[in-house]
Amino acid sequence: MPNKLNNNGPEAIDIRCANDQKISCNSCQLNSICLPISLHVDEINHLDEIVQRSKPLQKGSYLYRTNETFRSIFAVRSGSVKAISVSDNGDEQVTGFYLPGEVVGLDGIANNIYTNSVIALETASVCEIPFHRMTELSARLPSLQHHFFRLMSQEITQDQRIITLLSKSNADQRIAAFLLSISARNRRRKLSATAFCLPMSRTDIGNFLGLTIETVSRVFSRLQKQGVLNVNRKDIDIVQIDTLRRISTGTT
Amino acid sequence: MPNKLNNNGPEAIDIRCANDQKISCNSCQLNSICLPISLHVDEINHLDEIVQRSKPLQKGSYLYRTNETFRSIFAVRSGSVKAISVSDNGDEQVTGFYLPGEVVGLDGIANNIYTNSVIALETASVCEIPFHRMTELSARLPSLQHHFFRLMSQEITQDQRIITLLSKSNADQRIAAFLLSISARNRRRKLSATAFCLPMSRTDIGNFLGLTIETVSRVFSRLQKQGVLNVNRKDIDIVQIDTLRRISTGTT
DNA sequence: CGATTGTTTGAGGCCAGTCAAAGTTAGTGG
DNA sequence: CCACTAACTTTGACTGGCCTCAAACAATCG
Repeated sequence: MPNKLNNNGPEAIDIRCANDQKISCNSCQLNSICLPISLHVDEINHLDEIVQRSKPLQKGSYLYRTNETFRSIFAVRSGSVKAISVSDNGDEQVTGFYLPGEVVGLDGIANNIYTNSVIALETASVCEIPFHRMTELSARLPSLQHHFFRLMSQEITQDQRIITLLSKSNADQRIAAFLLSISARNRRRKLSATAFCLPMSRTDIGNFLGLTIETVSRVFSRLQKQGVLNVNRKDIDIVQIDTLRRISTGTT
Repeated sequence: MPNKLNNNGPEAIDIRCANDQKISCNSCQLNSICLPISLHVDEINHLDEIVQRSKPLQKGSYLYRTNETFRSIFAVRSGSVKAISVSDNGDEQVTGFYLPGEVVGLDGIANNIYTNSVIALETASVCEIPFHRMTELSARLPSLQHHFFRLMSQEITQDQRIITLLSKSNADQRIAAFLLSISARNRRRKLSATAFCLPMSRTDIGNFLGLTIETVSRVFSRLQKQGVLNVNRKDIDIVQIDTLRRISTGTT
């Protein structure tokens, strides 16, 4: 039952694909992002057999929760999700946003339980990849094994970029870098790199970037006043992307 | 040629082992940290054959540098190292400290070049594990493959803990959490969890925690005045570890 | 329509950064 | 052995950027 979704363009196609059992990794528009270029067609077919496509997640619903037993990793197929980790004293930290083609759940491997919870920011669909079947297949397909090592390494380098951001950058630089990250990931998905709709709230952005929502809002207003951005609620239009780059690197 | 090293206890033993070609992963005191418990003795022997043990790194020397071609991951055998990442605008971020039994180099897998540089904080020795040989072996030894997935997942969850720390905690909490982290890792190595010598400078600590050296120094002084710590240059003696835990969680 | 949630804007305070200087340690060479 | 230097650490006074508190505004939904 295809339900109405608040998405724009390619997302709609993805949702239809997710509900179509005949769809495969081979025909997926996202496979250049999600899968290694080095996998051959027949290797992808093997992978395809173990991938499970489930019905869309509604906004706000959990893909998995902290401390649940780890069984699968998930590739976002449409929509978007956030990962949050809850610390001892109870407050939440958004550790990442995941857009179509990106993979979540890698945190669960370490101790066989997920350390994060993952929540849909909007209606989203995912491809579920049972971990034990993936590892079995990896032993037979060296390029698949290598791909998953690379995926995990990418998550590490990405997290370390965020560490640097939080450790060294002021509010303007964090927001600029954040917008540029979304922009670049949209470009990779053949979407506009300058005009897009943020799927997450100001609260999520602030939480992720270690800022209060007031500060996030103030920086957006300031950048708009400076003519760098046009902001209308969640719609972002990057007017001067080079200026944004200079801001993000602190090059005044 | 065994050279004089400024280390205390177990380190000295490790160094001698590193120079002794007869030493193996099976006899290594650190294998409970470095290797998976699930590996059988004969499996460890296979791994042992591909591990290369090189002569100690001198303090301040590089294990590898940013943008060098990725070939190997490394297990710290004695001493300690720091990983730093250099951002576009040139300044450095310490992304982690690695103590004996811990593994560095996982950042290099993603793009076949190291994104970080790794530098010895003191005289240190490492076990080099050529990545392509490790992956070959992993395809034949499922528990080894699983172990490396776990290692990488641990690095991810560790980095995400640091993200939370930088995003949510004040200076006191950061220092407390940092000391507790070192303490726990010492305990795992059967060393004192309350009395130890920090291998890194105040500058490194501040860089890692997103604080200035002045703030680091002030927090140390304050904690000492409060009777929580005894600090003498790099020697730390945790007097009230429960108080330190309460500080780290923000439980006033 | 009211209620709720999310966003924007303003005023004031505080924590950590900046600047500055003194104290301490380690290393070097005479 | 000591004088000297360089590097590191500590402490103080001051500043500023972001947080806190508060209130108005906007959007969404039943």
